[in-house]
Amino acid sequence: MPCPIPKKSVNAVQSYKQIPSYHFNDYLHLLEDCISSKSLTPGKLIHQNLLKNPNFNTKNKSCITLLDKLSKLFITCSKPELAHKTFNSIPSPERQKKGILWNQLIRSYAWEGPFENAIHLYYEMVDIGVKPTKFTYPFVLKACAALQDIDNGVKIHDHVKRDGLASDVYISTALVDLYVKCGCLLEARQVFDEMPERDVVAWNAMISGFSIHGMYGDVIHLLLEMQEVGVSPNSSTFVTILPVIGEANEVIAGKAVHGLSVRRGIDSDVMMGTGLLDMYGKCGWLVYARRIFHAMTFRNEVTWSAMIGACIACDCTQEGLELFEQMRVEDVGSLSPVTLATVIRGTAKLIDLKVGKQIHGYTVKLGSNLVLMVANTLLSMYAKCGILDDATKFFEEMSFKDSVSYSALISGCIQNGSAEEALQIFRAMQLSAVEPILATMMGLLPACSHVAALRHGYSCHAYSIVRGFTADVSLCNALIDMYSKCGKIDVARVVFDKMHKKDLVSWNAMIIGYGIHGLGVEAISVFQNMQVVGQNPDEVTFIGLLSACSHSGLVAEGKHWFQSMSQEFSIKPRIDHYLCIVDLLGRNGLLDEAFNFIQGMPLKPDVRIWNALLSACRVYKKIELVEEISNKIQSLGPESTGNFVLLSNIYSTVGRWDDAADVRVMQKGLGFRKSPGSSWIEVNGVIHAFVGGDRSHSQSAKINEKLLQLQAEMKKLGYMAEPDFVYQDVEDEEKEHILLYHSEKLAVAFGLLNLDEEKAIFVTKNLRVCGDCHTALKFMTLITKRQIILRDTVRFHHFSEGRCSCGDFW
DNA sequence: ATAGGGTTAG
Repeated sequence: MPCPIPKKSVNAVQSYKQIPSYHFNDYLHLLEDCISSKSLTPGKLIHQNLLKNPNFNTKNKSCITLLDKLSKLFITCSKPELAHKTFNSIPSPERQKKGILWNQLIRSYAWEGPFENAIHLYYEMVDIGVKPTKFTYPFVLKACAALQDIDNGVKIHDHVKRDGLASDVYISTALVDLYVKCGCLLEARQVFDEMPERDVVAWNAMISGFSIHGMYGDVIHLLLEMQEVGVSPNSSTFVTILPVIGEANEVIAGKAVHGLSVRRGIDSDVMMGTGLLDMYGKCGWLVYARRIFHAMTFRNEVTWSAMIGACIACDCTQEGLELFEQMRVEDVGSLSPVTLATVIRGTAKLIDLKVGKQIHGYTVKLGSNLVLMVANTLLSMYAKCGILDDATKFFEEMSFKDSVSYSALISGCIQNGSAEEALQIFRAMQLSAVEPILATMMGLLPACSHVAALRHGYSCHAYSIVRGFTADVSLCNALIDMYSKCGKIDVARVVFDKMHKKDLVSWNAMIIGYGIHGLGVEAISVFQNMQVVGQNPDEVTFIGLLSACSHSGLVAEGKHWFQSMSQEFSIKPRIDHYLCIVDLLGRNGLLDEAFNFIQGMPLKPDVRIWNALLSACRVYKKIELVEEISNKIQSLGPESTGNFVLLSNIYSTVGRWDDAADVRVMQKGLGFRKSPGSSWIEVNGVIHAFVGGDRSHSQSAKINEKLLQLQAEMKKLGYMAEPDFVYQDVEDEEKEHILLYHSEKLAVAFGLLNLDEEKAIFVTKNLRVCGDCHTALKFMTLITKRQIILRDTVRFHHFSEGRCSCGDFW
């Protein structure tokens, strides 16, 4: 009986639920048609019928042929698991003969996944004695690469060598790719170098290895080398190298690639165009990015996303958000987490909480559960917009948190000035066994800097070395900052010198570090070295340099660099730079010159400028200027006189206690609170903090006793309390009492009681050091023969043998 | 090809 199904139209199979059960040959013809037309459904039907067929027997040769064909069909239709199941129903001795089918199955898994199955299948095949061939290895290696399974990869590499297949181009290329994906660049390079011949794909695999690690120099080197040996890069080469070019900010190289792609007519290909506009965006050339974007005839979601990212990178964030609106109108399709993350980053940058919340709502509406990446970006957005409470709440409600989530919150804390909270979150992170990453250190190190937690800082440094983070320029910059703020300026310098690559921030951090330590000469020397290596300074550099001169009494140098800043470097001084000069003149007693300088400023002097001069007047007891400055400040209007602390201090300085008191009453009424002066000290890795008059510490009694004892000895040496530094109208005796329990003195006393004799006492203060304390600490070093280091908001004071490194220009 | 976390001053 002939088969009733017309061979040409396999789709017709579906209308025949019953196929005669005995014509295996007809099945075979049908299946071959299915394979050539990739028709899955009829194949499945045939499979079912075959299993129901009473004549079906796996010992029967034609049955085995049918199972073989079915497996092939399922492979052709990208259904590896189905094919695998079918293949397994063939008895083992028969399967042993089907080497090609094994290879095809492995290949199918290597493309479709699950990748583990490709590897399992490979070992199974080897176990039952089927010999792997050059059609097996590339695919099983591809699976290893996808899983970053280096152990199996290395094992299989050995098999390749054993089988004498190491010179095969496809296998070697797969090996290069495997090692690249597993981060083993040296091994990849070795395989690559040993290849007898290399095609574009091999070169691309090697190049992508260097691209992943952002090794711009090596990428360009390989690109030139491949052309030298006559292999021409293709579009995939370009797409691979463009992100590295962008990251390295090498717009000239980027333009060269752009030019080549235009000549080949592939510049408006989606991938190429997207890669190009992304590169221009990263290099800050938004005009070019826009031009490419508009010239592209076809754009996909990635194109839009890259363009929005380019706008954000080039500080045209608003334009980016408008593009997002347009993208939704044009309905590019569903929005991927990457796009959403990009847009949320934009709202964070604009500190546009309203739009940020809108998008938050939108993402909730879009997807049932928030993707981790999007959730992390939202978390960071809330933190950057300054609402730490919402960020914390959001964090706590996240069902799954990873290292990035913790890092975002830690950075959020420090961005909002809560260093202690940042350290607390880190402790929680460790308790939850979440692995710290580079970004965690980037949040943690500024927290250590802020509270001068040297022990934590050391731990961060050690951990960073172990994890290889110290290759990162930004991380080293954070280390330089941490060490200099924790009083270890020499260690900061070691980190700086060891860096194989430095950026502008590295130089600035080092200059600033020397500045706060009063090492102006060293700061200037670093500044000059910076020019030798061709690094251009920016406005931050000059703030560091000028304040370094100011802290070190280098008046002439400071004036000189201020001049050259605009004349040689074409950097327009900002108000902060003028402030540095006022500070420089004032600290060094040149009060009239400072006053004239302010009068001649092209910018309107703000309250900070007058305050700097005012502090100088206080130090040099130049009372006649004080009243005039006070009037100047008041003439600035209410928003400046809103600085109550300052105003109140001005009145106290000139003895107008009633006015001072009035200001404080007004301040209370408006709900302003002066941040209390507090000081802290690290002992055995624990931070102990004190505020003025603090009696809450467990060792309070001992501390008080120590201070009274010190006071008595200081008086014998000629110390006199300076009641001018108490801005309250109380009796001098009362003032002396207040002064004795200032927070910095409490912290020093605590240090004396608890630190080993050879150790310097290192205290940090959240405000400028008080003048009386400054004097008192000098006396204390004489009495105790100890070194005392005090870090205030602007600089370090190293006290020893009755002197201070600041030369008393505190 | 796009992507979550991040450094210097005030």
